[in-house]
Amino acid sequence: MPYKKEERTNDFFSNVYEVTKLIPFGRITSYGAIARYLGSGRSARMVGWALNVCHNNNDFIPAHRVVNRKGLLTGKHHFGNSSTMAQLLENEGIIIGDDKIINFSERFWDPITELQ
DNA sequence: ATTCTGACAGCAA
DNA sequence: TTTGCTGCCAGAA
Repeated sequence: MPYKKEERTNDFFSNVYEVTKLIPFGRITSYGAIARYLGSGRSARMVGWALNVCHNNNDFIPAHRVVNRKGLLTGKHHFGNSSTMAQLLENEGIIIGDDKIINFSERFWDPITELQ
């Protein structure tokens, strides 16, 4: 049963938002981890795109808890002020240094192993 | 219709 | 180690 492109993307986007909303306070994950959890391991860029347009969603999306695999705050520029993202993360006990999460590995939250 | 870009990730040199 | 290319796929121009 073929389905419309719009429905497919809405599903994907919704899944991204769902997973993102499940990230616990004080924890973080990566775009690739979410992409793998959703079944398209090589579509990390789509996760980024979904978060880029997450303002279409009515719910609050803790997008600041999603960074790239190195723990780099590559999306900080999309949070109004360029220091907003780091600020939010620091409020959750995450240590930022030079646009990078210092305690990345100990705060990393992988939906694949955490949500099973 | 075609081209370019992107909040990524993996691999080759 | 760092840089650059490629796959991914949805929007914008």
